[in-house]
Amino acid sequence: MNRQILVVEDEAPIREMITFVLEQNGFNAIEAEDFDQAKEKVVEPYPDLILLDWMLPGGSGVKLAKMLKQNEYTRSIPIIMLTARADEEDKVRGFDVGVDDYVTKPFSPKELIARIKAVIRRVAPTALEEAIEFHGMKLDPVAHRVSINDSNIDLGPTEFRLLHFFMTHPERVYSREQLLDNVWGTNVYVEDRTVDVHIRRLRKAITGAGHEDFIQTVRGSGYRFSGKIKASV
Amino acid sequence: MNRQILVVEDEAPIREMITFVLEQNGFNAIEAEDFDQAKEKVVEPYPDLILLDWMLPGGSGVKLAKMLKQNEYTRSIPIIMLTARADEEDKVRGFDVGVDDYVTKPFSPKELIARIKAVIRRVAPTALEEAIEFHGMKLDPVAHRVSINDSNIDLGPTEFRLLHFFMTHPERVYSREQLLDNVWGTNVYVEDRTVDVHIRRLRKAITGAGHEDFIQTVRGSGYRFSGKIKASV
DNA sequence: AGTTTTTGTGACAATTTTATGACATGGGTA
DNA sequence: TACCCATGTCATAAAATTGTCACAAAAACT
Repeated sequence: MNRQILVVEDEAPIREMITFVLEQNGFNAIEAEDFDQAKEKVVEPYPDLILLDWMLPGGSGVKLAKMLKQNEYTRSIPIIMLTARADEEDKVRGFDVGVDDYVTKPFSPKELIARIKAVIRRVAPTALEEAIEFHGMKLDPVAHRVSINDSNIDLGPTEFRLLHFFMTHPERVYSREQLLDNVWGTNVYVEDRTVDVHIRRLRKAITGAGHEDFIQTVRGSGYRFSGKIKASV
Repeated sequence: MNRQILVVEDEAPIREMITFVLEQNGFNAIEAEDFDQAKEKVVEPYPDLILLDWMLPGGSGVKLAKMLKQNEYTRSIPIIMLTARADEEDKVRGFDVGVDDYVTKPFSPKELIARIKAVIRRVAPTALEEAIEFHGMKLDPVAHRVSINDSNIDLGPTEFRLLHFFMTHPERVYSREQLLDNVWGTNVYVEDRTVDVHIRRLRKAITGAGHEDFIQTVRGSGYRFSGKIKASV
């Protein structure tokens, strides 16, 4: 299972060098040399990681990063930003956008590979495009459809994203704030309690379809999505 | 809840600058200027993050990093390595040791803070929270769940925190005051005896699930969490 | 044995946290 | 424009948690 890595870099020699190094190391490189090309390449099946040059003609890398990180489907693709040494400031701005790491040019091949591996290891990817099944409940991100035992249930966009997030992150408690960050997106000003309401709507849709409620309330902490738990008596 | 950050750096001006920046940004800095001092500072309560200079007198930073990363108790503390620009190779070696990130000198305060925050956000939540198992009782901080022989027992928030504290600090007696400090938080005005009540609730939940009581009363001193005790003869 | 000190327990009321129904808003569409 | 739907927010109901107390039980001490 080779990792697909999209290399967005306008300087051809550097781009080719990177591609070479990647393929030497068992990665699968896709190339793009500007904003528009990159946009075209970020489609299904999505790359597993993006190496993104900070300075791109016709639109900065940051702009692209921001765009990707705001899109529901591309948000979880890790991005490593390639920066020129000079401008420290840009690095920081890169972080604000949600970039996962950056590498300063010039960099050694070893360093690049080390960083890529580190990021991939860290981000723990779940392939976005694949249907997820969990205890008879199936969520198909492509068809944007949820079914329980082959009968469809319909959800609003937000409920869908919420369920999607939960299904890709089961067995783990998330606070309301974390859910807002992950499902609604960062820097969105919404009340904590709004999460409760959406949880309720989601629960209603699921249990209404005759399915067991897989969302557990963890008092004082948040909510958790998981399968049956043996209750203690 | 301020984060404790240990700054290990031999050059005083740099160290002080870092400390200043950290405290400006709401972090709590602890300083060390060499290997030995650093070793002394990495004790309970452990720092939340370590800024470690690559070049230290009397033992390199890498040596210290390696040591910390091999120790069971300090392994999960994120480390950011401070490196001199020149040697790219060292950076990579830093990664091999398990260092979580590095910053190349000279760096801007903004960048430093951004990296610290990124690392804490990234590393701390998962690394700090590995499941703890003790004689068939398992506590998973991530799932926020306690199970005994695979059947879940549910605890209130306070009982959960109390058990968590005990399981991370077994075989040691804690006075009621100490427990209040550690579980309830400092400067909280609560009666000593309240601890007794929570101990009882916790015991009830555990023994109620058919599990042996691992909390021992140490008369006149407090409570201790530990495995079976050999009866005295 | 009697007394004092310390801890265990059940009950309870106050407080905190969550569930739920209703409603207003705003975007999109016929 | 009128209508529909999704969404965020509130008010209120419901539920769970928590700190204390009073008293029982146990241990320590005279």
